[in-house]
This record gives sequence, structure tokens and C-alpha cells, in this order.
Amino acid sequence: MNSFTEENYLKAIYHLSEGNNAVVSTNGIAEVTNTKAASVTDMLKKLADKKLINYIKYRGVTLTDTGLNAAVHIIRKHRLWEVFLVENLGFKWDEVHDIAEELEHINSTMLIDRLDDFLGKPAADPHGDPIPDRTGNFKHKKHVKVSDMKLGQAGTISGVNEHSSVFLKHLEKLGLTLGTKIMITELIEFDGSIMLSLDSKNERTISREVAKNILVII
Amino acid sequence: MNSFTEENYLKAIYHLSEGNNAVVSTNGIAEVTNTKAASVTDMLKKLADKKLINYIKYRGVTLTDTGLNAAVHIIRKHRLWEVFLVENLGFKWDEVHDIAEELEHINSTMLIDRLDDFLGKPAADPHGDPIPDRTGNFKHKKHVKVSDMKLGQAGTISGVNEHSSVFLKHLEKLGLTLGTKIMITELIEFDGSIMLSLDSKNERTISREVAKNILVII
DNA sequence: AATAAAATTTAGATTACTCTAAATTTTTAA
DNA sequence: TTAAAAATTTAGAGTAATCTAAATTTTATT
Repeated sequence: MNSFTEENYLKAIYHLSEGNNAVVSTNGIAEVTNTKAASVTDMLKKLADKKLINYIKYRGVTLTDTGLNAAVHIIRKHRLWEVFLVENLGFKWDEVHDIAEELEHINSTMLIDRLDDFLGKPAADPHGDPIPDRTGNFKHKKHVKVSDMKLGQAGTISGVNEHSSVFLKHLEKLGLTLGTKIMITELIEFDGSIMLSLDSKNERTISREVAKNILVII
Repeated sequence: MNSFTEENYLKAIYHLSEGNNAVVSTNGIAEVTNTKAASVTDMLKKLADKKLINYIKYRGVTLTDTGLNAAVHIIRKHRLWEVFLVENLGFKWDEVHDIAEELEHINSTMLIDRLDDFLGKPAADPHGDPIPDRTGNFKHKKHVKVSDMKLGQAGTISGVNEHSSVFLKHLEKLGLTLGTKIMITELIEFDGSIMLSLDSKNERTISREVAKNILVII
């Protein structure tokens, strides 16, 4: 069994590689785990010994099949708990991240399978992120970043890349919640800002930084 | 904030003192926490520094008000999660202890209050143990051990003192579940065994050890 | 009351994870 | 293509929780 801390490293590596098994850097991991690069190096050696990652000194890290599987199951737990918190306990989408971060480390396959059944085997969490099934398979929805959309293109908001409360509250204030239909009405050359219409009515301007963290289905 | 481990010691002390603030011994704690007495001594010093316990070297331990409050809140969390597991996820009463043991350390007052509401503010967990409210108050049901009952006395099973799966499965096999009405039909002098009738029908014999761990309301 | 047994504490070490500071390797850019 | 900057690793040390073995205190028993 992997420790709480090991699980957090695996999850960090998974997220940094965007699920694509892209090579991940020591500093990148240090940043998202709130540790120092030296501590990360120590842990990488340990994870490599346990055959959870492929690690080449100075060159970076990828997950092995075992490591990927472990990471995906932690993510499954995290997202199922988020659904429970929002659907059953009445939390808002910007309030669930930290609690799910703790709940995701509870280890019981039976618990998670039964939670999954109880929730009706949901396909996505409250932020639109897909939930893998018990074998670890995702049904991959094709998400596009708003920052990659062309002028005049339309789509439906289907997810976010950033789960912090500040960001999600901001989206809510702008009316940019899951399911909202948007269309790009103007691309500002100066700073990369984007103007878009909401459900064919109101118009909004968002910064490039915000646009990068909103996902749509076209 | 107290660590996972500190919380387990507080809970152990609470249970050993039977909620009565009776003095608890180092060896007693070592046994229920699966550690060695030397490790317990180290931790007791730490808990005393944090003013969670009253500790006199060689003489034993009681909880301070702060320590008692912390312990009661951990127990509240444990019991609420047990209700959730049985009522909503379909677990049996002998399957929930270990999972609740992990869930009880999740720290979020908001989570627990909302879980409490979601469950309908239950008064007892699946083993009949009372659940304190958010201020830490128990509505104390008067429980009597079957081993303390007199010949001819009747009562309704309302709780157990032992939560292991082996014990609970045994009770189930005998039909001795919560809510069952029993009457003492014979007290065996030889070994302290007790014979009782179930819902005025079947008769059962249980050992003194079993009788000590079943609670009834008279 | 003296001594043996039991309970408890101290001393010294170990494991998991973390850190700072210094050394090494890789990348970037003149 | 080489020097400076950035990234990474190593060395050495610290904290939390644990352990064994030895020392001390309490309790039980003659």
C-alpha cells in the first residue's frame, strides 16, 4: 500500500502530465505539492524503487502502468466524493476541493464502489471532470480551451482546469457555469482577452488567463 | 490542530475511561492503540504539553476539558459516518468499523454538520451507541449489560460494547440484534452463562463474555 | 517491612518525510 | 561554444512517531 504522501505525489505527477504520460519535472512537482525540489528528489527515488514511476536523474519522470493505475484510482475517489458533497450534502462547486482532497485517501474498494452506485455512477464531477470507472477507464469527452477557440465559434462550457475557490467564484459571478452556451464575439489583440456572448444574450470579457482554464465542447 | 495519531490516543483514553474521566493506564492505552508502553509514554508527554490530558508520571491519565471535547467530536464523526455507511451505502453493522476509523479523521465542521443534517440528526449509530450533537452533548440512554441483569428480568437490546466483525456476526447468527426483546430465563452458576428467551419465542444460551458486551434498556 | 513482580519511564536508535546549503548537471544565450 | 543561469541532486540535519533494552517506580506478597 502507498502512503498518503506517496499518493499525493502520484496524483501531482498525473495532473502535471495531463494524463498523457508527458515527462514531468522535479520543480513542477515541488510547486504543486508545496515542497522543495530536494524533497521531491528524495521521494522520486522512493517511488522509482517501488516501480511506480520511471525516473531518470536530471531528466524527469513519467508514471509506470502501476503508478498510472494508482493515480487514476485516487482521482476516481476524489471526483466521486465531490459529487457526493455537492449532490447530497449541498456544497457549492467551489467548496468541495479541499474536503475531497482528504477523502480521496480513504482506502476501501468496497466503499468507493458502493458510493459510485449510490450516486448513480456519475460520468463527471461538479467541475465537469470525467470520472473513471472501477477499472480505471475514462470515457474521454473532447474538451477545448476557450483560449483556443476561433472568432465566431460557439460551444458549451463543460469543465474547468482550475479548481480554486477564487477562480470558481469569479466564473459564477460572470455566469460562466457548466452547461452555459457561449460564442466568441471578439479576440482582443492587445492582451489576448476574449469577448463572448452568453446564451446568445449578455456579453462578457475575460482575460486570456481565465480563458485558458475554461473548457468547452464544440 | 491535532495529528491523526494524537486523535487516536485521545479516543483511546476516552474509551478506556468509559466517558467517566476515570484514570487510564499507560499499558491500557498501549494495548488498544497497538503500540508499546514506551511509545505511549512519549505521546502522553506530548499530549500533556498541549494541555489535552492531565498526566502524572507513573500514576495515569485523565482527559482535560479540551481533550474530552476533542475526543467527543472524533466519536461524533465516527458514529455519523457509520450511520451513513449502513443507511445509505448498504453496509452491514459488522462491516463499518474500520472504514469509519479512517473517515473519523477528516477535519471539516461544515462537512460533519451537513452530514448530520443529511442523515436526519440520528441519535444512535448502527450499534446503538449514542451520537453527541454538534456541541458535544450526549442524550444519555441508560444501558445495562446483559451480564448485570437478574433472573426473570426483561429488556430490549439497545447496544453493544464490542464492535469487531466476529462478535457482531455471532450476535446476528443468534438473532441478538438491536431492538430484539429478551428475558433472562436462567443464570448458570457453573460458568456464568446466561439463558434467555428472544421475543418470547426461542431460547438462547450465551457466555458471560458475550453477555458483558450486549446492552439493553430495561 | 522487605523483596519480588508488574508497570512505567528513560536512553538511544530507526523510519518516513521534510528542510537548507552546497555541489552538480542541463539549458540558454551571448 | 562557452559562460551564466536555471534546474536538479547530494549532504547533512530536524521532527513525529515508533521501537528495544535498561532503569526506575509502584504494587503485591510473603
